[in-house]
Amino acid sequence: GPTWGFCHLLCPMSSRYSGIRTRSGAKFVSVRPNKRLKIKGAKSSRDSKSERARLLSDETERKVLPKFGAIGIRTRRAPRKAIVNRKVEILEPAGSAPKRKGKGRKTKKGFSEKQPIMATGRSTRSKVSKPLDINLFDLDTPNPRKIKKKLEKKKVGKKKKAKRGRRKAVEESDDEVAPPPPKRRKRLKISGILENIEDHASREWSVEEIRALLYGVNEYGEGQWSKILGGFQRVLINRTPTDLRMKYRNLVEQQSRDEKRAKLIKKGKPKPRRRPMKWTQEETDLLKDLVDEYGEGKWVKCLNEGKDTFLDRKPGDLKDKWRLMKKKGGPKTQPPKRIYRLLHSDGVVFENRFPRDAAMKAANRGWTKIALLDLTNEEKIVHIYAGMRIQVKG
DNA sequence: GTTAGGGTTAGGG
DNA sequence: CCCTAACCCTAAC
Repeated sequence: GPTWGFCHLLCPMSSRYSGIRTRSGAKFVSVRPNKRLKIKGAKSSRDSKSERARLLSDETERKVLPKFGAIGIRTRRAPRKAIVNRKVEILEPAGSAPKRKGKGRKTKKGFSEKQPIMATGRSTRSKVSKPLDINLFDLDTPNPRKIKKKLEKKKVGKKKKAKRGRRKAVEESDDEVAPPPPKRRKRLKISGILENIEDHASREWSVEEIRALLYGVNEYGEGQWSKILGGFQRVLINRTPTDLRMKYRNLVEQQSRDEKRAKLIKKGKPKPRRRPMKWTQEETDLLKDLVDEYGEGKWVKCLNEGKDTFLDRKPGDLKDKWRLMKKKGGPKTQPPKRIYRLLHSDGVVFENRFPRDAAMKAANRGWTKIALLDLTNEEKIVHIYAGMRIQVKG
């Protein structure tokens, strides 16, 4: 049978990592074998990747881990990049395909005139969203503000060309062909063991997927996420109904934001920028203390705690200031200490700073199921199965 | 509603 | 004119 390596990718225990709903109803965080996992018979890394996919197929899953049901795998996160800025070749839909002329910006006129992308079916939400008037051929058109800026830039000159080039490389989603390694997101490292946390991160929606989603909503109706998933399963790989719902809502909201902004710009009233306000020493000191106390990324919390000291700041301002302080070799803080408590159904309990070590110990003792409780964030309970799989409870 | 990270701009040197 | 601190935008959750 297949050999399973020890997967020490651990759940980051953060709500931003959504789980995958499996057939059995269990909710798993994305599970992906450790990079070093060797697959028997695999010759290259690509082989090993498709082999992994095969191993993780439903059938194998049933054989190997019958009680867990199917487990989804997610691909690694693509670099975060606004879809509106992407330059992608979009496949024309059968029939009503408008031809693009030359290299200019894509025109607003497309098939969506005849076939507006809109919700037609019964919705699970109380309100059906306003028809989403997104022209699929226009997906790489920047929002109005950006168009305006770009026009201005063209006049000004080519000052920032170097910077542009750097962010040009956007990969197309390409299922089995190993993509070039995306730029990794920097994350707070809790320990070397958790380095690979980012491998759990979700995946940016490709234009094809968005198209499928919009077609799907048009065809099956908003709210029919499972049907859409079924209808476009070749495109919407490893997406859940919840993913679809959230993405669609995002698209709707994004459109309304863009419209608002376009109106303001038309009136010549773009949203004014706040006047830059120098950070005082008191603010900086307090921010350091607060981050020491709560760790990075708790900006609203920090802001509330320091509302008497902070001037007119927003959470993002704190984040930016902290980023700057770090960049300038400012105060170094330790990440908050995480302690993981492992519980066995027999009542055996022990704590360990390193979840992987804990899981290994548990595995060596023959535990097949343990609960892992992150004491720094008590409401999140994680299950590890056989040291390989992590299940988020709830 | 919040956050990360890329992007933009005001204003000082 | 250039640099960068402060601010903005967007996608994801």
